[in-house]
Amino acid sequence: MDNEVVSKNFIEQIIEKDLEEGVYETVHTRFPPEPNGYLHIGHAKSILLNYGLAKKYNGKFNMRFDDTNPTKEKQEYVESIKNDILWLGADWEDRLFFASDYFEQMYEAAVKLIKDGKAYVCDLTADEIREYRGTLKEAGKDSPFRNRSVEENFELFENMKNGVYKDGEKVLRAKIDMQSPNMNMRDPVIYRVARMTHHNTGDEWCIYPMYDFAHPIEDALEGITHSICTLEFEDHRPLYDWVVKEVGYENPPKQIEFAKLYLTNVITGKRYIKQLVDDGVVDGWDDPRLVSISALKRRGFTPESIKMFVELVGVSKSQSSVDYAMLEYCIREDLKLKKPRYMSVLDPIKLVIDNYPEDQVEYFDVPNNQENPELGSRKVPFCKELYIEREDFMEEPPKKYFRLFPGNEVRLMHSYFVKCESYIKDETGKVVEIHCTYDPATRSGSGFTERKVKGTIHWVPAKQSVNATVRLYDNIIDEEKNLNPNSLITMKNCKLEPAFNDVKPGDSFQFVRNGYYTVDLKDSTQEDLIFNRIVSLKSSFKLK
RNA sequence: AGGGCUAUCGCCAAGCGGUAAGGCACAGGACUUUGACUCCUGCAUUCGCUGGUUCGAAUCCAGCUAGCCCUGCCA
Repeated sequence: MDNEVVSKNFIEQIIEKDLEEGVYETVHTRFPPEPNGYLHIGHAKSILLNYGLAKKYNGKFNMRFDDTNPTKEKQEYVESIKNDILWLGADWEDRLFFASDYFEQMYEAAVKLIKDGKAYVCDLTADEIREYRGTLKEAGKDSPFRNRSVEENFELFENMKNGVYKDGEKVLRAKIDMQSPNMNMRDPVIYRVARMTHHNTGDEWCIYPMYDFAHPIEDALEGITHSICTLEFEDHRPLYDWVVKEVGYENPPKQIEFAKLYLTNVITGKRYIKQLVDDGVVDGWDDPRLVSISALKRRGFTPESIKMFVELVGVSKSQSSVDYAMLEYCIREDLKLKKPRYMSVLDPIKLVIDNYPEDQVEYFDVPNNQENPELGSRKVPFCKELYIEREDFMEEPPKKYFRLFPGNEVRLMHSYFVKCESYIKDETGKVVEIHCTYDPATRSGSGFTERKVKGTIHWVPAKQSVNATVRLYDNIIDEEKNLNPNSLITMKNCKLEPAFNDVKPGDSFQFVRNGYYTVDLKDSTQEDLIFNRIVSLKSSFKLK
């Protein structure tokens, strides 16, 4: 279709080499979130990367909940995560899995390790284990329980499983190397005792496997080939490989790490978002100021725009922070040709056409999107009294201002030329009404060419306008990582074209010269239309 | 006795020994019944630094520097 040369990212290079050398015959990826919160834009990168790779190489993509720690996990989160992934368009087909479904196999793997002398039950307390582990610069020392017999370990582990011990009383540890410079290899704990009701397995188990032990097993069991995760797990890869080897899987998966997505001046990260939600700083996980998937959706971002964004950003191993402007570019790009462009007046000021007949109404046929004729057209009523944008009029214009000011003539978009004759101020000095005259010869489409105007402004008929509330969103977070108090501005009594009488929550539009908006999914009612600004337009006119 | 990873334009990011892709942002200009869009044009003699190997180095080697990650019975 297009012949542009798209370079391959480093993961694609690894995959293609593996395929070429026959290391794997197919590609099988997965997205393995822990259901302990809502997904955000950073997860979208991982989801779309894993799903995209599977697609690209005709492989498979699994959905898997990594639910090995019941203390943090909730059913509410698994539902929201599934919804978000579906919305993004990643299709796991019939492959939806739970790590907790493998508890039996994990238990058996642990028993195998014990019987091979590769794991032991340790009675040290959490504090003692920490002490014995040593520090970043000093080697650790062996646990006094490290050399228990296979028989004793097996019996103790059975007891752990059967609920003989209290929470935290004993753990199962991999017997690797307390001297390793890699902390993860200093006899990591692989099973702990915890009496918690699990959202999936209930009270069936009182021992739960640790991530480092569970994850490679989950991958191997599902036939995953490329287990893609983020950079902080690089140090865990030796342990991943150790587990997969000692448990004895053939043709085991390989872990590949990539850099997380960070956005400039935006809080990503479940923990921070959760804090804002819990503190009541924002309305909830889908507050449009956030970059959770549900928030982006409510704000009006499309799955296509997020996919475009993720592809644009690329994949590498260098920690980086992507400019928010890139996300804005993607949503503009996606909506540009797809959505109709209606006129809206956010901050209205009345404009009266003195020489226009009192009760006359004309209907102009206006294309919904000049660049995309498929979106059709609509009739816009025009009459003596209109609203225009307050910033489209100035008493004393600066240089290069070519909108309305006393004596100046502009085009009212899709209708007539209009010339400002006078204006009225209230007692506070605020302009409340502008008076103009129009020239009937300049009617839109009439082919009038005798004179030109520099400016075209948008308008809305006063009587037939629709009232709406518009929310503007700006820089979500300041540099100190605090929520910017100006991140949300609510404008009431905005005036919209009559065409807005029929809109539904979720519909998106371009407001001529005011940006892209979507009707709020949650708060809008037929009486009270609320719009969220998705993104503003670029503007090259800057008032000094 | 520390280990692992990373470093190419303001921000992402290709590049894999043959003489610095692309995108975002930005700046000019053309067009315009949206100051948008579109269209041109410009934007790294240089790849964290210092040496070395080579006819030739962002790419190989050595040493340094900076940033990120690792001392959960979290994932």
